[in-house]
Amino acid sequence: MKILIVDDEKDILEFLSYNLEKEGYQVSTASNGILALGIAKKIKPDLIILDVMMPEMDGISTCSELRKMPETQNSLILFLTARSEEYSELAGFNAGADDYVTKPIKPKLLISRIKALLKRNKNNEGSSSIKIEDIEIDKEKHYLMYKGEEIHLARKEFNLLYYLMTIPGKVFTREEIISEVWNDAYVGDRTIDVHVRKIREKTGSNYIKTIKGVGYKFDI
Amino acid sequence: MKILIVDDEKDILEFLSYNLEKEGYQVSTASNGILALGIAKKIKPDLIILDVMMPEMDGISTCSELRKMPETQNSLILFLTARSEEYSELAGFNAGADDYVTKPIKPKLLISRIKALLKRNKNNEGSSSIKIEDIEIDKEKHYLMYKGEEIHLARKEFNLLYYLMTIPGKVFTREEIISEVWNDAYVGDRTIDVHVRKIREKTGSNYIKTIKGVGYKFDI
DNA sequence: TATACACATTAACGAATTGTTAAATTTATA
DNA sequence: TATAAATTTAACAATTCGTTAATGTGTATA
Repeated sequence: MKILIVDDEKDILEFLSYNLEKEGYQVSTASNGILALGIAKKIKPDLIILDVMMPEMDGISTCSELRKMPETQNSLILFLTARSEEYSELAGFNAGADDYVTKPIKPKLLISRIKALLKRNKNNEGSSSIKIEDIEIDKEKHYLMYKGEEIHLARKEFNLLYYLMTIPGKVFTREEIISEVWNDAYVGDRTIDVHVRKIREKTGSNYIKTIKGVGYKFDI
Repeated sequence: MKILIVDDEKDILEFLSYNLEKEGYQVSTASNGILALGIAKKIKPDLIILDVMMPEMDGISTCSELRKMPETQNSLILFLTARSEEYSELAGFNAGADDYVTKPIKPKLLISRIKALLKRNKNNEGSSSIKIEDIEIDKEKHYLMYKGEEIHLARKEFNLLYYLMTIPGKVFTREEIISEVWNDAYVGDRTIDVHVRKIREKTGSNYIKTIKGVGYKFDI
């Protein structure tokens, strides 16, 4: 796990580096926002720790810039704020922060936060493409490849299949499926069945399994 | 989603209730820690918002107690702390808090935190898999592996076996089984027998032991 | 050993759930 | 706007599940 720390105070950089390296993270540092952008572009850190108050380019601007770069679009960003900087919390979240920790920094607390963040992210991470054996699906491209040939699915069908494939093997209840694929709209249960049927028909596969009374799951 | 708010200041209870109910949460309140324990036991809230500073029983003690009760073992706990109470962060996390928010409370920020918490929890909740020797059961996947082959159990059968396996060796009374697997519906005792039989038949195993006059247990 | 008693087994039936089809409605697109 | 495509609904068929009741079996105890 690569972490980039950005702070204008050398003491803090060293202090954090020491503590995080001790935990086994691969740490890089930058002393201002501009530098940080360049370094982040190169090393693609999993987590970026940003001090809010910095000369030249503050943490929030840096964060906004980082969110624009494809290399760090999905990196985690954690802010360090002084207790007095009340404004920064909301501004930070708006700029795309994932969490923040207030100074003075307590290493134990910081590390527990970092672990929680990285763990949380592990589940959500991933480009939009999922490939399992002979089936590959890419959400961004709205692209489905099955046994070497491309298959077109309508939007709902596609979203449904994609959702099931996000956690292969897990049984999703109808409730879960409706809340995710249909955004809580009121649709009947048959609607799901019909879409499942169409997916099975179009792909000629039976990867979507029915668990009666429970829901559906994607499974090879 | 049920939220329990615990604070000794009535103003805060009302303020938070108003804002959270507006978001569609089902809100309960308690004005001290002792009351909170009782209420939490009953309503099993998904999230408990605890003020750190309270008379009689402070938030941290309350949190510790909540973590001991099975009903709230897995509830999310969010602390409200005054900015000056620096000590409370770490103590809170140690007592089993999931997050904290500092006063003065900004509703927008609080709600974004709550949403993040609840969402995060949804994903991480319950490693639902139990593996004992040659038998493995995964609730989330509705998946049962026995001696290297997958066996399909119907919903009730599956839930029953899973329930027994949650505490291997423990004898569950018929009463306990009915209240857990059948959600207190009125079913006769024979119903359980029949399901046990079907499980034994389908798995070809005898891991479910009968304890005459007491109940059933899962045991190798 | 006799006899309760608790549990096991089986089969049958009703209930619940899902699959399928077609038609109606909505949405996207030329 | 006309047309096709996608989505949803409704009706009914097919399937699976859950429960009960009847009967059988084993076991502890008088």
